[in-house]
Amino acid sequence: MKSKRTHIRQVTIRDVAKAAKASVSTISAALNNSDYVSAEMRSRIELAIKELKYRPNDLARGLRLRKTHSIAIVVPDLSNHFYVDLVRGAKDYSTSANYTMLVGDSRENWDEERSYLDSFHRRRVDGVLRVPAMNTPKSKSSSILGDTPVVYVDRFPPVRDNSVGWVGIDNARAAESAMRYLVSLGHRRIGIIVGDASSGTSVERLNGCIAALQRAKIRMDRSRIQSGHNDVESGHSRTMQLLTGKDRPTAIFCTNNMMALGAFAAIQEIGLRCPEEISLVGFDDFYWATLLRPKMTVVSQPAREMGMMAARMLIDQIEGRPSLPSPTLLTTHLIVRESCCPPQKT
Amino acid sequence: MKSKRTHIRQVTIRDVAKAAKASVSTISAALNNSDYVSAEMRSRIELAIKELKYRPNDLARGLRLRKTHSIAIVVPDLSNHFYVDLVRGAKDYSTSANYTMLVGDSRENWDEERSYLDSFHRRRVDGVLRVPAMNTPKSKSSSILGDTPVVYVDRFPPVRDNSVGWVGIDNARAAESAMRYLVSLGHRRIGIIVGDASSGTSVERLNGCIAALQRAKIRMDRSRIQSGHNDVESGHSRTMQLLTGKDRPTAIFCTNNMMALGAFAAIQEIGLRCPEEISLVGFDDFYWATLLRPKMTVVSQPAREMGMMAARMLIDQIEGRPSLPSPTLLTTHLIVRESCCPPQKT
DNA sequence: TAAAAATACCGAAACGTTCTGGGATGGGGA
DNA sequence: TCCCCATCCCAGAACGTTTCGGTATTTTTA
Repeated sequence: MKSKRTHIRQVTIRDVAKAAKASVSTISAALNNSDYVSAEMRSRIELAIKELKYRPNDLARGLRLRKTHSIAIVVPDLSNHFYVDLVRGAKDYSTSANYTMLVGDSRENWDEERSYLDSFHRRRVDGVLRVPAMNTPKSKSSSILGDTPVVYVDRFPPVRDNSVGWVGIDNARAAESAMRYLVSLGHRRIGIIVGDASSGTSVERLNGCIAALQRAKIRMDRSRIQSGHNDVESGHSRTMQLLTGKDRPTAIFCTNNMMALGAFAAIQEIGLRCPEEISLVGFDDFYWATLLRPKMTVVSQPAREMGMMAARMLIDQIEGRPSLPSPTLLTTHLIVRESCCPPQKT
Repeated sequence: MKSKRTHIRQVTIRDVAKAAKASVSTISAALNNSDYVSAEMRSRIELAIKELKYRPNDLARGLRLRKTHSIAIVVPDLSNHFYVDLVRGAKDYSTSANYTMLVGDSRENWDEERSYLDSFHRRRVDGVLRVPAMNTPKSKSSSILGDTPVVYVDRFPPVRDNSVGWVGIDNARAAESAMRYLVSLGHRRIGIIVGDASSGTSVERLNGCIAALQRAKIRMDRSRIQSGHNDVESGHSRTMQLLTGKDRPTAIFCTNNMMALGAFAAIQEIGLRCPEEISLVGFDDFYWATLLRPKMTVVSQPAREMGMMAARMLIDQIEGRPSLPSPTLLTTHLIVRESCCPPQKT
């Protein structure tokens, strides 16, 4: 007498078939409401489904279909409000296109990102949206996903040809606009805190800054250009360096919101009055930017739209439709609030 | 001559078997590094895997195993830093326990939450962590997940028996501590902005407030108790009401960080000096609470630990181990900063 | 009125894994 | 010498879907 291990059998399409006195294939046809199935049969099936509390198994479905109707997105920092907006945009677009979306938060760490990508690939998502972590090695990243379609958002793809999807902003232009604004206020000694040089985004933003300075015929001082890691901590320390050195700048521009926050904290700590003694412009808007005193002026990116566009590009690509051109660049806006004013006379 | 539709065949375990001159079952054994498989065979297999870039298909695996080694979490608001910390805690615990974790962001909306739960269930996650949206109907929520194990975090489970897992804080005590602090400073007219009454959490926090008042023998004024929706907007409007009425309170306590932010904004807008003219204490710490002027004093919850504990409870339950008692309540701390002081003499 | 076409359904073979119940080989103990 | 056991491997049946081809049955067409 073998004690047969009693599994808690889940209810399957076969049970529904039995209950509705129909064949498995008919149930399937009814579920994917296509094919011929009579109204009467359909209602019998619906009844059975309700009675048995049947829920289709997407594992089996995906296996058979070789398609999961889902995409994934991995972002570097969910505590950065910019990325949660981006994620929400992507999610909204994909549900509107009948895809579900999985999200990964790499915390700016390549190992975490890799493990997300791997897990997504094993789950056979149909495509992935990716804003790569800062310390992603240039080469390796490609192989891990097999030939799953990828589109990059916000940050650059590892290789810069235009066959690989990318949606972002014109970084140089955005940075330039911020710098032009500071220059127009009369600033000449401007500190710049830029993200890691390994990121194309940061490089472009820096280039924009430099271009603006050159155009204004302002001598560029290398010591006023600091590079951080896109987090609060490094924004803080770099600002400290800038402000405690001699010949201190009259304005600071941070190319990312986390670093701007760090800069803000450092300024308060040192006890400098902002904007009178030091002007500050940040990057990326966030909903509580207006709670700070002074309210921070920032160059803002359309995070939500970026997410939507990227999802759209990806899904079009998955379904073999012609899609947006790559790169698609969205426009940024300088939002002037209270953290800048003309430099004090000395 | 039929043109056979040429699928882009993914590389499967069978291909590996062929390449390594072994049987499918041996490959499987090697992959799940168990059973007997000789060192030589193992290396042949590893070689083949690398050459073919084989990645196992988790759909097939999960289907066969009837187990996906994954859990899901759905939180009501990822733009609330509290929840991203909680998510990160849960994620860290589950990867340490060899589970992957999917995350859903319901935006405080039951329909979104339901659709997440459904999608997770169809994906056959092994369990779900849930902090239900505010407008979740009391009854319905249970059926949707079938008999997938669930543990609740932060907010109450719909039915309050102790058989269903829950990890949170002692809400009454936490609220009471904040109120006691305000009372000890000398405040007697204290405005309270509490979350939606449909949430057990909010009710408990309110009860804590009331208890504190009674204990201090302060007459409770119903008009000073406002209820919002745990978002910035409602915190703002409720504060406006409180501060523009007559007999304005000398202190305000918000039972959630979003509403505290709204209150903060309202105070600034009205032009009241904080803390001199109005003291404010919020709930949940956030990393930029110290960037506000004045720095906000809050009662802080151990978000990350809550996530870890909850994940642990869930996974223990999934694997049939005895687990933490339910509810498990973690301890909160009042973090005194600068947004409170004794009430001004009038 | 016979043939053709439309309608409603069904059987069985995949999809890519894991796992059970073996089979073959070889060495050692009685 | 025979048998047993350890070691290494394999065939084939699931897991829960979809879909291709086919079979009745009814309706339309000529």
